[in-house]
Amino acid sequence: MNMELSGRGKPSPDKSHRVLARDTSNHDAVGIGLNAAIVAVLDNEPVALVVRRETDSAGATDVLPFGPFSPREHRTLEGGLRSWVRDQTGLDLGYAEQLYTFADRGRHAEPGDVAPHVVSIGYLALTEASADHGLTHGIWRSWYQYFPWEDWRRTRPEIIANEIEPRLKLWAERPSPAATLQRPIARADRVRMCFGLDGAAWDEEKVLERYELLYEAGLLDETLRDGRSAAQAWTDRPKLGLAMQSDHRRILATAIGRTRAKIKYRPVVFELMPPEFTLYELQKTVEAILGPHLHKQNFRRLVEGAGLVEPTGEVKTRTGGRPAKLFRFRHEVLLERPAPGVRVSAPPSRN
Amino acid sequence: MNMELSGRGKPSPDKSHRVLARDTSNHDAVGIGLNAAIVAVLDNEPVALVVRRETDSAGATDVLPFGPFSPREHRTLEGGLRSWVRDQTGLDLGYAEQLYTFADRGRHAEPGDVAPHVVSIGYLALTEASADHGLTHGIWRSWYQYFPWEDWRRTRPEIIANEIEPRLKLWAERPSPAATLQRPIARADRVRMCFGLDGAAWDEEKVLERYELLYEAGLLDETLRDGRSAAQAWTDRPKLGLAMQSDHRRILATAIGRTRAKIKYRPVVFELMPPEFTLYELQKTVEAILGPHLHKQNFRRLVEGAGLVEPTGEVKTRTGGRPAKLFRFRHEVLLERPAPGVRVSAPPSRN
DNA sequence: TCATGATATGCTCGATTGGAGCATATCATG
DNA sequence: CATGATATGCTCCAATCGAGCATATCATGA
Repeated sequence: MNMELSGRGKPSPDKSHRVLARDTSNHDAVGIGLNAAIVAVLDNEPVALVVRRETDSAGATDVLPFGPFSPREHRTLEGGLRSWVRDQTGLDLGYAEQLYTFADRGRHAEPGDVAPHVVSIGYLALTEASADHGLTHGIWRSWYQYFPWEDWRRTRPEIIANEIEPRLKLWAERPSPAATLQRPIARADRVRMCFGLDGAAWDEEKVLERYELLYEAGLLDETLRDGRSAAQAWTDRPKLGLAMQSDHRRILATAIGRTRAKIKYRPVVFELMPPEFTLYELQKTVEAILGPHLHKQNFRRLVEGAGLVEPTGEVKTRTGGRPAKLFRFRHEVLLERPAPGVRVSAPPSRN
Repeated sequence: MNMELSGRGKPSPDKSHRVLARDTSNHDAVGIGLNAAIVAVLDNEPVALVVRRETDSAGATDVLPFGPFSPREHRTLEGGLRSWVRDQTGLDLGYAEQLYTFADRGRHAEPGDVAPHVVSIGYLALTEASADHGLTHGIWRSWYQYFPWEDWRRTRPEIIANEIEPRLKLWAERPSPAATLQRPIARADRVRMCFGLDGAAWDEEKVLERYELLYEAGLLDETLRDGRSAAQAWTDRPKLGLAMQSDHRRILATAIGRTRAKIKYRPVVFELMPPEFTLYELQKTVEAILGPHLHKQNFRRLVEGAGLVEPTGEVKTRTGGRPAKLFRFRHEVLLERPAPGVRVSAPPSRN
């Protein structure tokens, strides 16, 4: 079969010649930052590993472990990341995956912006917080201190109804500056979909979308810090979670969203668990990540039925009730099913 | 709740002090390459847009449209990508998403490797091939010329049984050099899972894993070109698809895998379709991407039931049979369901 | 003109899955 | 020894999904 179909319409050999002659190997020098969102679950609380760091203005913010990629020292990007994390926290990373590469600090750049000469590559790492993997420095801090609106474990977080919803509705009514054409979905619809308003369902995976919407609306400390006009429009801007240095909160948002999505179709929960655990502990860990409570019996049926775990034969006593069987991850599933994971269904919307 | 739990075990303030003092803002200069895997479906054939380019050795290979990211000219990474694509092909990109950032040419770097000073950011773009979006330069070439082993539309591609399977089995039995500890899954199991051998199911999404396995086994032209030892071990290395310049074939593999995965949970097929289409055409497009044939009636029920499309009221005649109703994409689904897509189930394995 | 083939479209049936609840077993605690 | 908490097994029902049958409608060519 010959599929050499050239482009149709207006052939312009001049243009294409010029193009081929143009040198595409002349690279601008750009710095690359490697950033690690290290996630764990500690006492049923989802946490990230952060480092306190002084700011210019005599305060302190949280940063993710990070450092520049140096091709002379690091053979691979991930190797460089692991090296920085080891240096800054003592932790030896286990599971790690690349998340995204950000070059535009404020995602929706304003006219006149220049791209920074530093590009951030974000990574997600999962680890067991209660195990000592060499950790000497750093703080495990709850996700929800940075993203209080994501905490649906008990009920719908009040900050949405009290602070976020009214302001986003105001923002949606303001005319958007020129960007209307590029952005096919209207502001009001984005707000509705992101935060599950007016009957729309809450999608726990849209963590990044929500963060970026709040950023764009000028409601985050980072918006103000970046000197964007949207932030100055508010006279009563509330405190929506802890800010982080540079674009680290955005990277963490990406990490949370990815973790929530991936836990459903890949057996990554077990990276957060000790080698042996009870099904109840497993469920609590999943719930710490995903939010709402799951149906216990169905969860057990699901997990056992999928062959994700196998009993060790031992039991864990002092559990406050009947001793629970201990299980371990069945590594063999990786060789059996194409996409094993805790396939929990969409949680009942509790708006 | 106070989640300030510091790391346990061996606290070593000296070390952490040294760390905080170390300057993390001192970036090495690295070049960033932007690469576009532009995907379309032309006459039921999945294609990618490539440009022919002379090589040093008086030959020619295919390259994806690409160019360096220049923070002075480009406000965003995606903006830079669009600009390069427009320059090199005339095409005005529609849908585009970031795929992955590669810094290690051969993924599984060998001892003594140094990372290149150019990092590639791969993008996936979807477009309608039959529409003229300004395309003046470039060639639409079938995916399967680069990845013949991915073409399961008719039957299991013979190249697997004839060329790939026997050699990978040989390779799996060779002792792997030192890397055994880092790589928990044995070679034989990787081969089995990637290519669906010995009863394992074929997973059409594992395009990148298969490419990297073949690369690692030294079976691709790229392996030889990169001067890796694995390639020299073969005396009868077969020709497994067309090679591409630099790491472009790897980026294309990533793009194919992502397209196949994403089409199932996001309405991205419609980026490949004209504004109006028949359900049969839609099905053929999905099948071009995913491979095996779908059950027609169920496909229609699925697509219509999910509210993905709406009839235009018109019919398309000259279809060789009863005229087909024309449909269009219902953009409103994006505002209704959290993750709409052509939720086709796992195709029957036809090993 | 009319038979043929190809596609479009509607419907049904049965197996599987998934959500939800009931009931019971087993143990720590007071 | 009663109580409370957890573990565990089982059932029921609704929704979904794979698969097939049957029929409608048109282009094409004998």
